[in-house]
Amino acid sequence: MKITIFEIAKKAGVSIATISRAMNPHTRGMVAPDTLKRINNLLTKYTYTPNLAARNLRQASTRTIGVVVPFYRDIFYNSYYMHILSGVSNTLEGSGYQFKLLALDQGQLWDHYDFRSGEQVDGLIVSLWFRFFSGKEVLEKIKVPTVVIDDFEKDVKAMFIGGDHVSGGRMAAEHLYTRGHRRVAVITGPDWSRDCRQRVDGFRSYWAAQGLSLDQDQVIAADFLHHKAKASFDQIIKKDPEVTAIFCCTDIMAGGVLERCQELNMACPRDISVVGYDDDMKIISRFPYLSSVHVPVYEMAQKAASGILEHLKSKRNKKFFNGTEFLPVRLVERQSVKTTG
Amino acid sequence: MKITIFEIAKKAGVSIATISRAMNPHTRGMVAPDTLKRINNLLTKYTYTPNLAARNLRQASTRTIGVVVPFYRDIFYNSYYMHILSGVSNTLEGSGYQFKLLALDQGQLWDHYDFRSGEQVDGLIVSLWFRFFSGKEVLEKIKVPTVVIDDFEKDVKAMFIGGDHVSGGRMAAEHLYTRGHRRVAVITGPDWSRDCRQRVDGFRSYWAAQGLSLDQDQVIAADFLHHKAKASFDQIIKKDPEVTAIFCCTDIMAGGVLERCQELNMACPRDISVVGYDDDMKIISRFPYLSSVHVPVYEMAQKAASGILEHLKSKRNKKFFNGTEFLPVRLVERQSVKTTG
DNA sequence: ACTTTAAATGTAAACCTTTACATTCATCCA
DNA sequence: TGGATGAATGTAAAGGTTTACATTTAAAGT
Repeated sequence: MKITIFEIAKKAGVSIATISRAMNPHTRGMVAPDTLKRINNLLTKYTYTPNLAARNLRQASTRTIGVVVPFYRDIFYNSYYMHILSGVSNTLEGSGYQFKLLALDQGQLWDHYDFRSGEQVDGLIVSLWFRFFSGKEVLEKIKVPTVVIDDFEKDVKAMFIGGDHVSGGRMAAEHLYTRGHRRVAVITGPDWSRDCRQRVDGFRSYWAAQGLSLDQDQVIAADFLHHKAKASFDQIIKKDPEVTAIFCCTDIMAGGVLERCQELNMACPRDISVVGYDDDMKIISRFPYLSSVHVPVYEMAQKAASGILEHLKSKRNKKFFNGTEFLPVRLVERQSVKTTG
Repeated sequence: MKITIFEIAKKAGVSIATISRAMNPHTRGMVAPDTLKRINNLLTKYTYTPNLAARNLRQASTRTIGVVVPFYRDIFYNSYYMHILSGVSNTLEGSGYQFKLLALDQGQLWDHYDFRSGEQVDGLIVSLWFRFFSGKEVLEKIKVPTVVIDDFEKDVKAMFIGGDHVSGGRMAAEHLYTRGHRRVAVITGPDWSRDCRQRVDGFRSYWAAQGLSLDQDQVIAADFLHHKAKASFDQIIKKDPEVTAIFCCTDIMAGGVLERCQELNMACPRDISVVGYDDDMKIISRFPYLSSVHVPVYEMAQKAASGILEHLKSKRNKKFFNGTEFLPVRLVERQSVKTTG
């Protein structure tokens, strides 16, 4: 039988209202100093815990922020989500808010989250979701303040946070250009990936600014897949054996290229230079020399969490933030690019 | 203004009790088929979500299982916890239970969890905790069914799950012995690590069974640290340049050894054979050839979650499970051990 | 001394469900 | 026909907080 506020009140010789006031920071000032001390002693003595369900019910708030990620078996092994969780968790630490991970199958967001079992949260951080979903349709149904990471949608009440991938692509291009590379190829992701399109666009714009062209046949789509990247590499050197550098739009694909290099007894950067994207620790730990464009996922998650927090603490009296924010990326130079020609 | 059960009841022309019965699987049978259909239509039409706080309050249950892990900034980057989260998450999927991650500073377990903010859960999975804590003291205060992973305590009402590390150590020894290795060294963790003691014990017992001895100066403690393992390797080959194999009690430390090998222009397994422990993907991805003893952390977490689930569903009418369970480990053979002699 | 003001505490409603118990109504059996 | 049975639904209490509003008490101002 769990001890309730009534027992404490009885023992302290006061009413439950006073106990409640003594427990909550914003009302603590109302209670007389010695009463407060007496109550605090009892609270620790009986290790009393206010019933969260009752509190939540009364306050119509769960003090919980949901983090929605697409569900797949190995979700927790993906470093992208590690950064997200880590950033959210650290930002929420000490704020009085918890986070709850909602790893949902595609199609379940609405059914599962809001209807079927009715998990409830005060705010939502959604990441990499629209690949599976009409973002607009889903977001319009969500009633709590929402931050979307790495996806975008127009005319919807939510905050959007992403990386500045156009600049990222440009950085990769600049890095290769200033080291003398002129014959290059790009391995990109699937067509639907906005991020990859931006990366390639950035690369191309820099290239164009130098008076060079990046033709369509120098850009190969490898669907984010390791093995397709390996095949793409074969394709690239077959078409142009003189190619000196490859820009890969994700480190996963860069990893495929590097592995294939080893198989072909080629060395990076001796025989071919490579720039990756994401600064993915899983790949970097295997190829510690890979230069890559770092995406501040951790900071994005921090920003998402603090944005929601701020909004919730502002008593909801202003309408929820709109707009999008692009955080700067940066190139981490290691040793996979050789200075040439 | 969120829609409540009253609105639905009004629209359906029935009482709230009937709505509630229609919503809950175990009472659904009581309501007449056409009433049920009418109600269901309204539920979907208004995307009604029962208020979880009210439900939890009434049922005195949160349908949430807490996963307690020691907090540190990079908690989410540790593959050990990835396996835990993944195993728990997958087991709970579809059970109606959620999990909540409680990453707590050492010292906070009781203060934070049960007193200060009063998170509440129906059950608890605690992992790698006793390093910081008197397990007994903490467990006695916890009132919900608890499973402890990778730690043990006598005479406490909880279930304990771990890996069979004595066998693991034995496997490592057998692997080296049957490939001809006789001059070996062991790099172990700090003294307080029960797991490491067991691993060494297992190794030693196999070695003894072959009539060989493993003296104290062949076993070096490197505190789980990469750089200490590197130093230990120097120490080992200085003392006995003829050593042919090293058993490292964690892959982290094996990683240190392998890195030091590279620095010294030695090759594994050409010049030295290494067996690791944990099958830690972070290390394996960097040294894909490392043979290592795999610990079924994922399965341990599954077992923990399903144990609690089972107990909770059994209506709490039997006392909570006691006892400990050791899951079998297995050696994953790769290419870091050479056949010799 | 009497009124005002402020500080401290108390009272009771509200938050939204679930469920034990009560009620209604139709059916069936003697 | 009358009473028992069972199915479907309703009524109302309970669960543990927070908080608007009411009350008490003491201090201050006139």
